[in-house]
Amino acid sequence: MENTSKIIAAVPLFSGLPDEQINELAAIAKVKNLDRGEAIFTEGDVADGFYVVISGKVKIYKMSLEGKEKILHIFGPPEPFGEVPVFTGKQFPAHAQAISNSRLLFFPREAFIKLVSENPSLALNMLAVLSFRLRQFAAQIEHLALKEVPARLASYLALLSEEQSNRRTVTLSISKGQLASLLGTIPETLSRILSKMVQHNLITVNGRSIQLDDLEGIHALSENGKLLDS
Amino acid sequence: MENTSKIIAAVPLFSGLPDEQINELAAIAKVKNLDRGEAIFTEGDVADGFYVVISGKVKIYKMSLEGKEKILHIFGPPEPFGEVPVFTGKQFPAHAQAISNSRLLFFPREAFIKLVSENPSLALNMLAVLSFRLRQFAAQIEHLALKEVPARLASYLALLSEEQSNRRTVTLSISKGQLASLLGTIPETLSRILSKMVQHNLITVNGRSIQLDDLEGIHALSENGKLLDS
DNA sequence: TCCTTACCTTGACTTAAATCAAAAAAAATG
DNA sequence: CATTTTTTTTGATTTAAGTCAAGGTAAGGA
Repeated sequence: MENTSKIIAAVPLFSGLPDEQINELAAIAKVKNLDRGEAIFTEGDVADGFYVVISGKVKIYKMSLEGKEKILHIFGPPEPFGEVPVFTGKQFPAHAQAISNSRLLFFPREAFIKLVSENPSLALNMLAVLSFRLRQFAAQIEHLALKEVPARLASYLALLSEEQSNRRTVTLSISKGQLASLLGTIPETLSRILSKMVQHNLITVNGRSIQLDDLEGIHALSENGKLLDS
Repeated sequence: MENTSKIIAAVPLFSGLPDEQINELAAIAKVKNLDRGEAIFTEGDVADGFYVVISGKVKIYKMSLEGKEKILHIFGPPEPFGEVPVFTGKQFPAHAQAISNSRLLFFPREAFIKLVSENPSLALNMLAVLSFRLRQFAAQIEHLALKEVPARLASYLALLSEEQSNRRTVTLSISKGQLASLLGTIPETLSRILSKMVQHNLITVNGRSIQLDDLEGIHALSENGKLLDS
């Protein structure tokens, strides 16, 4: 319990809350351990609560009619997911699966709503988190709709570099096939674009590790999105 | 003031709130009247509050580098918009413009946040609204990423029919050019797909009014998205 | 280490949709 | 009602990216 409180206090979603509320949250939270590949919930399941990633990685995805998987999001610590249907009181709109061995916190719906309705500051935190998420989604739409695949890939690499403390060499936490799905394309196309980027001396690829040789060029590509043949 | 209270009470965002809070909201709200084409805010503006549409229509859009406008959303009464940056405390992430003469309510940020932090039920309402919005966005991404233009158009028509109380003839509230942008395509393509749908006896088009002759077929198209040439 | 399985790459081809250009239709303006 | 202006349609062409098919590479298990 003591342990759980410490973990919860470190989650941005709950940052700035008084100890008392952290403890109340800890009291209702349940720890879940998952193996790589294990399903967390399935599209259509009634949402009985939401999750926070403590360690590992989780993917949120949809299946198309042809059976192809389209990844909407990948969450790592300390991000929450599945919060949306908790407030609309509906089913989960997509599937969630652990893509590496993971440890999650689960917050049951009823108990959590009770806490929120008694704690305006928790409610405001939740509002900020949802708002932020909304913004991310809008950015994603913008990318899918306004930009072509090379630009999306370039943005993703730039984002990864930021996340991994501006290193010049970033490491993919997912397979290239999964990355293709996340970028709204297919492995073949991703592969071709990566090799074009190598030809243009923008990057050097080595398995899952990608060296960003020309950050400036990568940023330019993420904006104007043109990558000529050679 | 009395007037404003009544309007506010009818907005779903504020439904179920006690009279007292409705009056407090009315006290901080400002009415704004806009002409067709007038700008409401611009991408990058500091978000000093959010809006609720009382009458008319508002479009939320982004500009691409080539100067093409990409519509993200169209809001009519009684929908709120611009709430997101109010909670993240940032700038507006897109442009907003009235597409017909409109009347809006404006809620200033500081005063509204104060109200929310004092009223858990208002906070829960906001959470539900944001969650719902998030869900819509996710659905939009799903459409843009997973389906082709004919399927997106078919879904849109089916949605319109629902919104307009399941009439067999729906009326577009925006020009076809704007609809194309909303669907993530261009006028030429939209025009071609519309005529294909006519050829397939799915619809009959008459300016902005579209008769849905084969609802079943339209639903099928929105799912599997194939529309053969003839 | 070998072998099986999953992942990644390359090539030839197809296709949906964008672009360019121009005409036709509809709507707004004087 | 004539005439601009905007919106919509049609046609020819290009292009980005998907599909199909086949190798290649890397990785995990026996």
